[in-house]
Amino acid sequence: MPKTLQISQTLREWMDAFMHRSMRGWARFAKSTGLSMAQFSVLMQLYHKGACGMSQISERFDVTPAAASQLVEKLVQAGYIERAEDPSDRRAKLLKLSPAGTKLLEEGVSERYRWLDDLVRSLSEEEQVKVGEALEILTRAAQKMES
Amino acid sequence: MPKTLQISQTLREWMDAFMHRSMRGWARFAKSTGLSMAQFSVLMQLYHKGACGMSQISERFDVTPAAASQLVEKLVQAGYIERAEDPSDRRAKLLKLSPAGTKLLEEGVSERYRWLDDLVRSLSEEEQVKVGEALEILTRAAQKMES
DNA sequence: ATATAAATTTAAGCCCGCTTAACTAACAAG
DNA sequence: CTTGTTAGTTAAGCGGGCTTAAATTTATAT
Repeated sequence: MPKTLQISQTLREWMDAFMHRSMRGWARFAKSTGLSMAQFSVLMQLYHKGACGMSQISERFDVTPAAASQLVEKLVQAGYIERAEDPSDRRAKLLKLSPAGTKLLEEGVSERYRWLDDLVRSLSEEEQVKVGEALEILTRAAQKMES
Repeated sequence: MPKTLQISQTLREWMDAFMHRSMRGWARFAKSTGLSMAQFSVLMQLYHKGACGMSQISERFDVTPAAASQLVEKLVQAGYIERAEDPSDRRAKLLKLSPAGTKLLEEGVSERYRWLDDLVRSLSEEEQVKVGEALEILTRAAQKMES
């Protein structure tokens, strides 16, 4: 069998295992905070892509503006999001994570990825170098595929 | 800065990027089939872990038996799951994917991972070898961490 | 100025998944 | 055989997220 196929297969398995672990952890964390997956996703979006307007939420999650508004409302009530008027266009809102929101996510992310850190730390010096190289290759290739 | 930390960071970023892409694809596919995420997850469970009883569904998803029963009922109605009596214990049911269910998931999985295959195929011979090695290292380390 | 478009919000209603509680059927043990 | 336990189902009700439709406010263009 061709080597390419075998690597593809191994990569799939690795990613699958990672997905399962990560998803379970993610769901458990969201549940422990009393947030729904949808609410959590909005916070994550804000965390990774920074402040934005209501319309951006609506577009990114492929829901109506009404749905986005209601979703955000609850997170504002809960104190995780600050909703301010956009000075450059007073129709629009500026949504950003509150300090409490940021704190929440950082705890969640670190919890979710702790095992990855442990994994890397369990590798020998030499293994770490190899893994680092491979990641660089994959990341570069992925970037190239975007265009 | 220590190399270990930097690799850890790169690995996180790679996994994050993968998660986002995969999740979006997964959600889109589930939506296109008219299934909810929860329903899709049950099918995936059956696909990866094979046939099981109602109680196993209930345990794995951490919901009441009632919820599991209702969830499965819809999938039986939709023709994706076959629900039979367990011959060894007539109280219990044996849940397994129907041919239609298997077909559905295999299409979904292949769609979800096509870009990964493309990614691997875009690498040079030498790069593929390096990536293959690294994956082997990671997989072995992950297995060791399970115990 | 006035008409149109855009960014939200609110309200009403639907579907979904979850829970509790009550029920049926089958096994297990005295 | 009776009692208790286990597997699953059904019904009622709750809350969440989504949609459509209508309203509000602000920007834009003629």
